[in-house]
Amino acid sequence: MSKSRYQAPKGTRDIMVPESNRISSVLKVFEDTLNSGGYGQIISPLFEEIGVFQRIGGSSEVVTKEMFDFYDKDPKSPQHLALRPELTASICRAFAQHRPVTPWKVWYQGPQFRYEKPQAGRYRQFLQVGAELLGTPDPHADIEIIAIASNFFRKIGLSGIKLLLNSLGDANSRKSYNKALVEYFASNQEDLSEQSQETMLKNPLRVLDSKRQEDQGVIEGAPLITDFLNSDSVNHFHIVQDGLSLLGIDYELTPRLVRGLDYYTKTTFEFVAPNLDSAQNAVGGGGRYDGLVEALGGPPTEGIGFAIGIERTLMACEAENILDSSVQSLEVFIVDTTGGKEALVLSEELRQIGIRVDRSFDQRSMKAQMKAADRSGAELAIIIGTDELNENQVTLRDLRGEGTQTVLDRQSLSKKLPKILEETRK
RNA sequence: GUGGCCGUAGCUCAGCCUGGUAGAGCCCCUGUUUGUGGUACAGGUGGUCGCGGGUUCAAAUCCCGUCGGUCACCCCA
Repeated sequence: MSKSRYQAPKGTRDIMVPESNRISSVLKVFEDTLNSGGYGQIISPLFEEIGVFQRIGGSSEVVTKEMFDFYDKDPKSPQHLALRPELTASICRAFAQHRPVTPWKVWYQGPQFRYEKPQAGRYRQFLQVGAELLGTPDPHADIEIIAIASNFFRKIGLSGIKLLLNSLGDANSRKSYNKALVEYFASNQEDLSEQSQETMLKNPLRVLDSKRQEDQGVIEGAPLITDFLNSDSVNHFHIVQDGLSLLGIDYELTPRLVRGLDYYTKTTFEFVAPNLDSAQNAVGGGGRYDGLVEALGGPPTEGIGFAIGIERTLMACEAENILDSSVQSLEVFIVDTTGGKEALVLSEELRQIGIRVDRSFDQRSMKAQMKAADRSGAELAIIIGTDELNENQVTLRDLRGEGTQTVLDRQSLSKKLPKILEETRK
């Protein structure tokens, strides 16, 4: 395509009609699910001081390379800002700033930005929904968060989503595990890929995440976090597992599940869509981040939450063939061959009483208008030609069935139309 | 950031290997139908072949660059 000089920036796109409808309906389901759990919506800024995001971890590429950042125009002390690459950090910043009463339960929805090379299910601007529960160490919070996320998937009709579960332990458990991992990887360094050797220095946990063939042998023999959890962490993890079983939520223990952001502690989880054959089959994920609020200058506060990628969720829906395009279709299409004034007045009259109606412009021929009426998906065509205009009448034509026509008094149309529409649906 | 493939009408694509100044289907518009859609038939609109440069008498076709898309790695939702 050549003629248009401008196009949507790399990794962004215009989401149009069938898909935009699907997105709104998915968002609606999410909103309902979260409201039913006592979570309130938070709408935070699309950008923050860059430091807010840098707190989430220096070994994460999301923070080191993938941020869209810029300076504002203040000539004296321009602020270094960044488009949000994720929302948990913003939420924790908001918590630290406002100190709400705990437990603080919020949900959010909106675009995030990551400067990455686009790929299937990966965009530079993408939509996430999520929820955070701040201010309690109670493992029941972990369970609730996971349950709510799986509720969401169930409600939109996805049945193949798998829940992967792990515990990274608290800071202490993690420290000793880290040590063991470093030792192990160091002694097997020559069998690791070059990349992984680098990763090892920055964040040994992340090496477990490598998909490189050459790393797999080493990874398989690596020590497991499970063996390094202290009693508090083990306890916490057991309660979470018991609770999930109690609620009938299936999960798969994945001791090597490591999430991308550095701030996670204890419970971590990921929702994957196995029937997505793309490399991006993680549709959502989350975990506990007990030190994050404090790192952002707030009081020591526990937190747990999840985020779900909408684009990937929709891809999963497509793979499961449950794409729902339940858009409210038009009820009436007005065909006016007398110049368009009637269509103008009548469409306004009907819209005011809540009927979904469209019309043609440009004074097109009756045939063309009928064609447009047909394609509009409307149930009824209201035809106004010179005959009707003179007689003060309108002709109703059924567009779904045989095309039966009835003539009606123009004056009584608004009153009778709702009932007539009801009849035609039978 | 690294690598593979791709970029021709609004959409899906053929043509490119073996250079000779553009094609199909769908969509859209008009007509067959002197007020009436959904089927059928006939006709029509629409493209500086992503952009820039090079080779050549001649480039959609070959070469280089660039932008965009896509897939994998990396990373992540």
